[in-house]
Amino acid sequence: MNPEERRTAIVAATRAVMARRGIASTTVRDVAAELGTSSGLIHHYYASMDELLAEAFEQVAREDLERVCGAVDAVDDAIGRLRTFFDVYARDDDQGMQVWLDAWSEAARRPPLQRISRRLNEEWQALLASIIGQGVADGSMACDDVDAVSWRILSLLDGLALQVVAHGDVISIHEADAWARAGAERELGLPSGALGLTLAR
Amino acid sequence: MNPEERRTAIVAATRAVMARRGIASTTVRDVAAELGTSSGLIHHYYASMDELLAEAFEQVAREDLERVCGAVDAVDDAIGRLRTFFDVYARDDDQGMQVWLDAWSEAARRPPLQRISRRLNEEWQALLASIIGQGVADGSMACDDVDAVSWRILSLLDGLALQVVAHGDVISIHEADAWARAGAERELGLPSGALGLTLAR
DNA sequence: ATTGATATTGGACAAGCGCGCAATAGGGTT
DNA sequence: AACCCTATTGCGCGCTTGTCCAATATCAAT
Repeated sequence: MNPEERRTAIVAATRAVMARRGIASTTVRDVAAELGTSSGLIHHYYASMDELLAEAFEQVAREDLERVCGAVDAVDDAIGRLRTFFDVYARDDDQGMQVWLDAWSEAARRPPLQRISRRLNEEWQALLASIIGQGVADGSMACDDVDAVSWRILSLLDGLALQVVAHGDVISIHEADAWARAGAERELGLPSGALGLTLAR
Repeated sequence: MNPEERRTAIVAATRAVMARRGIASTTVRDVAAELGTSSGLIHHYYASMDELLAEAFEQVAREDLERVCGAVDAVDDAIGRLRTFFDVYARDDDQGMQVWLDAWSEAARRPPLQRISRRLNEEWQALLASIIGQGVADGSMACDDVDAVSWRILSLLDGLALQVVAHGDVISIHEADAWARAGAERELGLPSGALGLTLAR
């Protein structure tokens, strides 16, 4: 198999195992089994397991970000963009968020993972900040500290998603979604319901 | 040594190691070394490592909650209580929060840990809800959904603390604290600065 | 003083981990 | 047909983990 194909196949297998077992308990042997090859092969392409895990996580995280980014870019007005942000973000609360929880937990102990997690989080915040900045500029949103509000909305989303993923049904995905939208409306001086779920709009 | 004393000593040692290395990488041998005894002794008092970790985590988590609870109870008015909540909560962003990150990450895979984590989180939310409920009743706070707002404030705190602990200086503890207070003020219709850090008040 | 219960030791054990390495397989080049 | 490069194998090494167990230390009760 072509080296480049092989590398992408290895990362794909790693992503599959990661989604199933979490970052911390994804082993070389698991990935090899998923791939149907030997464990030695993985080390022929990746010097260390940390490196492989970091690359797989980065791919997952970046895809999610770019998916939301793309959807947001397809809308023009700031409020529509923010609404789209919530629409698309809500999807990955199921399994994808567990990987983020693992990454945050491991970050302080694994520098390569920390760099990626940190950079991606900053990009999420920057995306929010750009939407809000546009809204403030055109007068559709009220906000005197774009940076702080962006971090608050992102942290609110993370914190709510955390409850859903870690604690099962202590709050439902539906509640988390609705509450996050309501919180953002309040932060930006929007009327209640302005960021409500887009339905056949 | 008295069996009861020994058990508490073991849990104390476990808490010390947990704070230093995190839940996931706290080993029997680490605890034994911290305690200055053999590893076999731990299993004479605790059937499994999971059981010990769960008890140690519960103790840490419950102490934090009760510390905040006690400080809040010493104040009468709702706004003072909420301000005290933030004052006391801010303390454990240093090391104690890493343990929470670990617990959330492991919760979905370790039922005993999940039960404890979930129950404690619900109690944190209940504490916030009781403060806000009082504030709404006496007219000092404006809020039409106490439950949702309590979960939002708690999630905001968790999400901001997460950034501090996992990503180092992407945001500072000071910023996280100030932003969380500002977010709560906005949620409850309070004037800016109403929940500002208590200084020689 | 002797006994018995139990706290405590220290190491063995199997399982699982990342990693490295000598051997093999397979296909393109000469 | 001979060759070489490299993808791939399969196993083994060294280490760490939780758990268990026979042996020992300790001390109160008789």
